[in-house]
Amino acid sequence: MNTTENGLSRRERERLTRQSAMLSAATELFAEKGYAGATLDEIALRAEFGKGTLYNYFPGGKKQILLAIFDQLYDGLCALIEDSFGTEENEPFRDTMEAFVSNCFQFFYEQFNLFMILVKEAEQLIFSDDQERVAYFVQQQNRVLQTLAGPLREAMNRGDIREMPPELLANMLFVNIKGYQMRRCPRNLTQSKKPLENPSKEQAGFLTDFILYGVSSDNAVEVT
Amino acid sequence: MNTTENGLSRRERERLTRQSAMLSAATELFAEKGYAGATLDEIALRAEFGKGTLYNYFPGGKKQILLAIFDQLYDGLCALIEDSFGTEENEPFRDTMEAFVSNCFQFFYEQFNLFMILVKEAEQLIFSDDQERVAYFVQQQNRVLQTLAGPLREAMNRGDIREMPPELLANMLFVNIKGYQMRRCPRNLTQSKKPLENPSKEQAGFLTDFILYGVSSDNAVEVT
DNA sequence: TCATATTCTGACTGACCGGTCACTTTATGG
DNA sequence: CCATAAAGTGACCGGTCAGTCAGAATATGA
Repeated sequence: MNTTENGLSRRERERLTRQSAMLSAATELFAEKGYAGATLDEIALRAEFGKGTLYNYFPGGKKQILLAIFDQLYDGLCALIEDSFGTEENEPFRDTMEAFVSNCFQFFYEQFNLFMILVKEAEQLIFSDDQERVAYFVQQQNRVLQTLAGPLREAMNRGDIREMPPELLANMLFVNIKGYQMRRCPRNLTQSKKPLENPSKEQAGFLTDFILYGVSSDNAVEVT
Repeated sequence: MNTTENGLSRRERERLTRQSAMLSAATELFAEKGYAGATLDEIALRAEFGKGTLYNYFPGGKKQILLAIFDQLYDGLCALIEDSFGTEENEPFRDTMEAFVSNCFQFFYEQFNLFMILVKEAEQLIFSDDQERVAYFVQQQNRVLQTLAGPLREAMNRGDIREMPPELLANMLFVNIKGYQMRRCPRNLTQSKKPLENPSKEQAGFLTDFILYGVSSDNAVEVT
């Protein structure tokens, strides 16, 4: 049983590859039809496995598949945050913020299926009455919020933004980014090939100004 | 067949009363378990009618019941907007805005079940592949957004807020109000009797400042 | 090559649920 | 009081689907 440099045997690597294929199929279908609307038969069919095989890889069944997808999503968001705020070398805070917003747009553009699943299923899960499910979600969501809250707290210390609970601000940032992103999705068709326009710098700039300076004209900034 | 001053016979009034009871039961159950999780048997049981009777009042079945609930929600929101922006007699715009935000909080507090249904089901419906359903939703949502866009456009003309597409701003307002409201819901239990704290003036003030002035400390306002 | 272990498979099952309809109950009004 | 109409009812039906499992296929390694 030889192992490669990453410490995985061929069997283990193949296993991961297959698991990943199943997750891809499930992600597509959940995004298209929603969690309740997609069936395990469809997922198995699209992944080119028998339905029973899904249970070798996800003994917890449909629920576990959904949670695995959300794991990917939250991992991606945390990485994105660290990437956006990681290497700021005294650049103006507005630029950092705009870069973060822009990266989020880009992420949701590239991972549009994950975005759809987030939009369609997250609240359903958060307010479910399955305690275990709720606990998982609160924990995952806090992980992301805390990751974002760190850089925000630093910005407050530097005086770039007003004092407020950083988790609250982190939450409001996501709310705004998600909400603005949703507006850009075509309402009628999920089938259209590229459902999101490629995110433009202009839109990231608008949202950044909205968040940093609000909509009042009292203290208008460099708005055109 | 005598009629009362509102033009409805006793039969018609009773019919409306019963329909309303069914909607109440359905609203509770959809809020608790979500649309997919609630069953017509439960709804009929809670409304104290036979299942078949539901179909006398809602020939379209489960879907029609959900749409009727959303009708109530959107009607309520439109009324709330008109109420909030209707009688402004040269009061400072920030006060008007705070009143609106506060009214929204109050509305969602009193109609918490409607808020839950909105949060859990709206996106599912908007991105459904049932064209008819989508069309209904786009139309209803636009009705609310347009109602709000009117006063916002006036505020722009008066110079109270920056120039931007009023529908966009209307959308961002709802996104922020909904997002802030969600934060105040207890994560773990939908069962707790009063799930939302009674909305406080302080919170409406915070969100109003957030929207009007943003979070930058460059042009900080009267923040404590 | 073959015995054994592992993995894959899809027909099957049992539970569930939206919707129907023949029948019962209630209301109407002559 | 009764004949007729209207409204209410819940057992039933057909379809769906998550999850199971006995057996097939494949991999392992002696």
